[in-house]
Amino acid sequence: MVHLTRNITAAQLLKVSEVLKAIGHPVRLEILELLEVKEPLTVTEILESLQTPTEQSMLSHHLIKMKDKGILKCEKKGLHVHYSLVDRKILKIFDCMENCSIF
Amino acid sequence: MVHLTRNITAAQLLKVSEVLKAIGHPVRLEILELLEVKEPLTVTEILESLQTPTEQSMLSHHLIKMKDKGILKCEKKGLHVHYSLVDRKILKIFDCMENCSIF
DNA sequence: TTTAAATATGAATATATATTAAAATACTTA
DNA sequence: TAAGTATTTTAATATATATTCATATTTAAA
Repeated sequence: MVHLTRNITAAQLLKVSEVLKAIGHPVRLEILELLEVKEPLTVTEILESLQTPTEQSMLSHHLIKMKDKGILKCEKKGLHVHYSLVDRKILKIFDCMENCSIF
Repeated sequence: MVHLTRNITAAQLLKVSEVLKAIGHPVRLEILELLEVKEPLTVTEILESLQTPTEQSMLSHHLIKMKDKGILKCEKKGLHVHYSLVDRKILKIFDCMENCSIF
């Protein structure tokens, strides 16, 4: 019987899994990649910058999902909504993946 | 129009998203947590060590999914199958999540 | 004050993933 | 070689997530 050292609770594991799922989508990852370079970005700017052709409505769904999970935040300024990262340390995910030779 | 610095290809983003989805499940995260402490572990050992009550068959599904995505590897020794991490650097995910105050 | 632009919402559908249960396989030992 | 244990496989079903499309909302500008 193995004894855990980190001792992460079931609730915490659930939270982590939700965040990973929220990030685990090619378009959502690309959104993070864009926000790494420039922050904040409006929905329109993100839409224009995405490599993957994406419908405006789909993009909105993606952004809201990441906002709901506490990864993104937004601020409305006139017609535009400016999205930014809640915590840039989330970008370490890319380094983590790269270090594991996942890409 | 934002220009990406990391320049991750669409195929790489897809691969990363698949790995994140493979990890993004509370039980699968707990399996990683167990393997951080002791490696390799047999299916039986994992089954007995999991906090979350899990069916043996369900555990097998989880293990195979992570193996398929290149996160785990296994070796059969007699009756038992020994699972271990392909790259322990994947465990940095936990640090990444903790640093972002996700738990 | 109507129109246009930017974004969000909601509902319907499609697709993917998780779960369960039963059976199959593989190896070990009696 | 029969029986038992460990694990995988398969198929059925349940649930969750993604996608699409049409419409709503908000704000700004003509």
